[in-house]
Amino acid sequence: MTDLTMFHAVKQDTKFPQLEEQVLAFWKQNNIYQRSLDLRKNGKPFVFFEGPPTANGLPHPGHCLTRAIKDLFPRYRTMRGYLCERKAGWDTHGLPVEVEVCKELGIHGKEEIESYGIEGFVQKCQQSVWRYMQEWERVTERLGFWIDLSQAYVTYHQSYIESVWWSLKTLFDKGLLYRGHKIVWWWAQGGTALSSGEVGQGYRQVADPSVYVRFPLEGEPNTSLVVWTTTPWTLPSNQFAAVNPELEYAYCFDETSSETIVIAKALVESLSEKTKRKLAIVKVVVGSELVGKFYVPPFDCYSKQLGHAEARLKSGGSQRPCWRVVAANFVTIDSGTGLVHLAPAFGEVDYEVLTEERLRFVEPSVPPLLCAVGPNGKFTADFPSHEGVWVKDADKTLQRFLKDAGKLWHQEQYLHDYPFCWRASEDPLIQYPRESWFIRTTKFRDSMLENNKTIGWLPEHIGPGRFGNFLESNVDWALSRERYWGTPLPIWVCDQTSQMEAIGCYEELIAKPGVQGTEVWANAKKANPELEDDLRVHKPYIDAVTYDSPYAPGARMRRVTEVIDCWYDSGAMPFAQWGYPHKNAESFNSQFPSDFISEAIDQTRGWFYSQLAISTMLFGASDEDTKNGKIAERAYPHPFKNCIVLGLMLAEWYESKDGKQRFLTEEEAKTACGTDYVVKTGKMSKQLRNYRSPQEIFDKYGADALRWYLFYNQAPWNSILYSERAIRDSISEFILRLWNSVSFFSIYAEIDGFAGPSEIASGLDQLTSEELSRAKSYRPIEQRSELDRWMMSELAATCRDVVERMDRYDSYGACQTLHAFVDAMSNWYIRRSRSRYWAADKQSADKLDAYWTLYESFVVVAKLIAPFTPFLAESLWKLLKGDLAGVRDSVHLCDFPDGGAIAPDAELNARMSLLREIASLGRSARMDSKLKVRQPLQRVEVSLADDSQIQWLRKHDDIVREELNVDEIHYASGASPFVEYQVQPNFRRLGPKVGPLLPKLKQQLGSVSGATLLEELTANGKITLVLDGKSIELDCEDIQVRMQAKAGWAAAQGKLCVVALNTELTDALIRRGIAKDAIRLVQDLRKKRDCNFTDRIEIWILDAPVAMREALEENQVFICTETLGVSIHFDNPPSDLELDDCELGDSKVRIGLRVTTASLA
RNA sequence: GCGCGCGUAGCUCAGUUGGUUAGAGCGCGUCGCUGAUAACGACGAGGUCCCCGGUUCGAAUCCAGGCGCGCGCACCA
Repeated sequence: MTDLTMFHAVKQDTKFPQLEEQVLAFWKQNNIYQRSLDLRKNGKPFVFFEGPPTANGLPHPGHCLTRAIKDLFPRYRTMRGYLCERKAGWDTHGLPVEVEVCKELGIHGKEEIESYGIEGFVQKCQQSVWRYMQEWERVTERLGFWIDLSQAYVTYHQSYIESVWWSLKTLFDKGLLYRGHKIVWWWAQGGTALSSGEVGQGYRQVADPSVYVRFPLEGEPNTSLVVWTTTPWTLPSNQFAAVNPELEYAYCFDETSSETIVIAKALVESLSEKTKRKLAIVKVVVGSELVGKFYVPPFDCYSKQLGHAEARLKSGGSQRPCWRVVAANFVTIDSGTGLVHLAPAFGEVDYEVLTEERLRFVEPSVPPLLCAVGPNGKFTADFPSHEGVWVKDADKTLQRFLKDAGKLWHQEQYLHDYPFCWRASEDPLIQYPRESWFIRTTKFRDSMLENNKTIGWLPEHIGPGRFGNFLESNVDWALSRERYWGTPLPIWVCDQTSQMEAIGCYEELIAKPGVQGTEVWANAKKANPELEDDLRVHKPYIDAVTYDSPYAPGARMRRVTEVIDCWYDSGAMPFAQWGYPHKNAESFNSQFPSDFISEAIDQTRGWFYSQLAISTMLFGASDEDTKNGKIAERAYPHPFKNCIVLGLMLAEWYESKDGKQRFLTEEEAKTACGTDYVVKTGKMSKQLRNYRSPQEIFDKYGADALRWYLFYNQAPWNSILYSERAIRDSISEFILRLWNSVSFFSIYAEIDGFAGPSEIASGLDQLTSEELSRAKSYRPIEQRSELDRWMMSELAATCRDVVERMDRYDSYGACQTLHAFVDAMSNWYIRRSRSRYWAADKQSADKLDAYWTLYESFVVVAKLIAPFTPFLAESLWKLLKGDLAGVRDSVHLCDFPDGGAIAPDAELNARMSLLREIASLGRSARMDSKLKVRQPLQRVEVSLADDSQIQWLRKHDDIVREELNVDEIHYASGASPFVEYQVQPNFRRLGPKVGPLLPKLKQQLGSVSGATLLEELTANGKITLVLDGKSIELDCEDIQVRMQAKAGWAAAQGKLCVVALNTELTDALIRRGIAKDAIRLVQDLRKKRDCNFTDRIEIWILDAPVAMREALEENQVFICTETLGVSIHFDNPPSDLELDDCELGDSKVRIGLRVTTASLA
């Protein structure tokens, strides 16, 4: 062995966050990420897509989970030899950005934006996008998420937008983009539609008027339909009344008002009660009989204009188009009257009814859409009495108006949930018809389903379940947004003929004949050279660009005003990140589709859908094409093959009982409230601020602690609690346990000057077995002790298992395996090997084996954990490689160990686990008899279920003897005085054979002595039983033997064996027990006195009774060997010797020690 | 209302094609061990496997119904 000191004892007070900062600096300085890619330049690609986060808010703990998983698999695959490029990306468009800017400018709504100026506003948006960028980059980096931030794709960049344009042009040219009406949730004050997600956020319980209105039937005097509504302001725009054709309706005589009303029969009683009116049923009809009747609308604003004018029907003849009873299946008797007022302008289902009605008429826009409300939410001139009044303010006067006109049958208050604007919480939303652009995704429904079937979803149920169901109910994608900051819809319209063209890129646009308007951008740029060139394809600059219409001489082509849904941006990412097809076709082709993506479950209808839909439309085949036998351009699945769908992250916090104070840690809660606090868990919320920022976690516990917590504690698709305590625990459960093992190794390697790897002169690279085996002191595994062989075998099994699991994206299972291995290494291998490391002969083969085995295990573990806890792995690697020449700088540049070099020895692993069980049972038996392990015992008896392992176990007596502190160990199978046997049927085997007889069989087996049955079985190889007159033969496979420790013995039973102790204590045993106790006291004192590990000492033990003193003298050599003592004195301590009072056995003694240079006698 | 998921120890979660003694970690309690010590080991207490039916020789597991929670969709006229 060389004299070089290769290893230095690891400091005891390791601060992991600090260590991680060092690792980060190391990675940066040495360009490790880039080098990890360069190394795999010729590797098979493993394609990863980054779902672009919006950098328009602070990253929260939930993002850490996503980013940790996104990091894990690319790191793993890279180490497995794949080339995994990781291009970052940012989602930069959309309403949230506009809202931020509005806040900053202190403005509200579209009118104010327009008066501020679209140009300045859009510029502000572009600048604002990067507001939180640094924070995002910092968290990304600190978490150890390796991704190329410098080459990030950005959705507002010109090249990105041009890719999106290309895709939209492609869809347009295929006739898949169209203009249509849609009833949307409309924020009138802001002048914009809200997405369903935004609407969902704003629901609030409010009391609205609930009115029951008479619709007098034409030709039936004094008879009215009674309809119910909670939005009186929609009544002026009423067009139909709907009934369920299947339901029964009753004509009732209302005694109170002496009139006949029509309502659902099932509701007569409850309405009578509610309104305190006497209702007598006159006749009953089914809904379909009411269909086709005409009524007088509640307000005459439109009936005055349209009167009784009739329109031509397709079926011949003509009919008045409005104020007619129609059939609709959605009508129920859950609330109201069973008759529904329809105002198609203000309800999606109402609008559908209009669309259906229109099919009956010759003219396509008959019946017309009646809408007395403007986009600003105020009544228009169509309803002169309320022109300019905000609809919600009109509710009261409208009710009075109805009452005065005798139309109001009943009124009350109604409590229900109603959506308000999520950012202007006083503004109620209204449903409102808007013209929108749609993509005909419904033509690809089946193709999307086909594509989906081939995707590897984790968990699996997402595919056919949530995602599949969502695809089943596909509706055309409402693409356009009447906003400012977004990808402009690239459609130009002829101002005379309304003919349209889609444009695929900027160059194509400016090459058009007679282009004008490009100077608007040029001038802006001249005025402010700082402007990013990407802005030229944005509003308002792009809107200014017009060209000659090919459709009419002298006409101009002008862009439509809309921008597009930013979900389309992100869904276009697979090709748009490269600017494809305008450039980088190669990159696109090699990076499509992706092997792996991961986001949280909320992306089901978001990014997962937008990607799949766009990809299927562009690179797949439509349903019709598929039916005609045309195959998709690219084989499914695309654009992603595997997707881990993460659960949502929940917050845990503490609240005072009155809910007024919130705390993030229990200590804070205790300090402030004593015991008057409660633990809460729930969604993370910015408003509640109920979570700790990731940065605080990094600073306190480190990124690895967080990462390990996220990976190890549950399958990633379960929702996970962001619990600070649990994150902290992951340090001691895994990180510290491993680190302590390394620390142990380093302490003794330093003391002994173990420097095995430095014996290898050259050719070191990744410290593989093959490389290490070239060291002189490295013995082949086969020549080492069983314990070493076991460790290496477990290691190989661990490698294989981890690889197998990670290859199928089972990170959770892989972590369980890693954890179990570290536990086995720390709690069995090292524990059982400790004495080997402090053996005196530094050159003994056994000692060197022990070092080598541990060293190699650490090397492999460092590689195994590298994708999971990259910082810890790197620190470990650094320690293991020391100054060895040629070894790779970083563990992340190594190959992932697949266990191929060493074959796991399943039998050995099973045997060792039996041995561990015996030791564990022995300790349990000791516990029961209150015999502490320090007290030596004479003998243990081990009874085994079968005798096949006895030979092997006998060879390892030393391990068990030492673990259990006994002198002898005796193995047996079969009859023994402290074990009884229970024979049970092997249910799995016999179930199918004997079926219903099984309970009786069990009973019969139980009633006979187990030992007798076993003897019979051993003698004949079978036993025969008679059950219900049937004779049944059982062989040894058909039964299972269970051993039970007999009462009265110091014994413990496990699945495979029973361990019994001989509890008799002889004087000699007691004396050795005293010596063991003394050893421990001396060791404690060594530590207390800060002795070095190698210090020799003189020991004084005073006041020991005679018998004890004899016991100590008798075991003097033993005590000295264990404690590095040179001598033990029982009197005459030096006058300055510090003495500690201790309890030894039943006596009080004083113990002192002194470091000496004398050597052992 | 519909769909998907979940419901197992005080907490966080495992639990294989159904197999008869349901596990782990944390926490709690007791004891032990101590040249890894801001560790470690053992043992214990703690379970209506959400409820109710059914299938089966046998159900935490399969089926039907219900309850609760989460997410999504629709509706809220």
